[in-house]
Amino acid sequence: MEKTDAVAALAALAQDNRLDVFRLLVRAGPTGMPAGAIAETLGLAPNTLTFHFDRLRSAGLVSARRDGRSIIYAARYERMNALLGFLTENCCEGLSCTPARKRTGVPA
Amino acid sequence: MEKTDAVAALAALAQDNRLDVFRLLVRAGPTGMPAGAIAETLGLAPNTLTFHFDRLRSAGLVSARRDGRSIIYAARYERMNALLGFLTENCCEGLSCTPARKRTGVPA
DNA sequence: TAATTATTTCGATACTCGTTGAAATATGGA
DNA sequence: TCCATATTTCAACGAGTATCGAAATAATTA
Repeated sequence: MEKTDAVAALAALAQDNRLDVFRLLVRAGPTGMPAGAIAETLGLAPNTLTFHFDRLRSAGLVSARRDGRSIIYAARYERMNALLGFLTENCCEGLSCTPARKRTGVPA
Repeated sequence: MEKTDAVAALAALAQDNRLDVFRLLVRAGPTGMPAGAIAETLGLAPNTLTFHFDRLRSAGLVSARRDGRSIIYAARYERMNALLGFLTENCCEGLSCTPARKRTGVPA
């Protein structure tokens, strides 16, 4: 991942509502969630949400596909991991950065 | 780490010059670097740099101490790792998030 | 004390951001 | 076709951001 992409991804996540949206999508799994359900869950206006989706999408953090009248948004895990990779790559270059990254999940 | 802190840290890193500053400090090691040297290395005006230091510092990502006339800034690795922890914690909750986090560094 | 060096503070400016309300577009059903 | 549902587009607004130049502050040296 390039520095430009990292800045874009960081900026996309650096906002309350967007971080909520992304976390919700991450928990929703690969299937994703329709925009309306996200709006209702988080109590956000649909047009506001569109604005945030655009940010997340152009940062490559979420994908969108149409299903009937709904548009389903889903987290792009690879991108998230690329960001983490970039950050750790530039963090722990032979230094005592004490990773201590706890892994509670089930790696694929 | 709280969500508020995560947003603050992400916002602090989500800017070209600040990301440069932080990466430089991370590579400089625990000893840190004087503000002037950072300014020269990155080609930034000292007052602009002060602005960015403030952001990084109030996000808890760097520390500052005085040494003579210079002020030495240093990366706070724990904070960086807390952020990574927060992101992975909220990322891989039993999902196929394919971590693939390569570890090139030397963990403490 | 006066001059020098290192960094910060202040005021101003152009720009971007997040939100809102109203209107537009797309899809599916009667 | 007409209507309802789902989402996006558009224009506008207040608030915050990144940068600059000039002046102020802190620490060292002559």
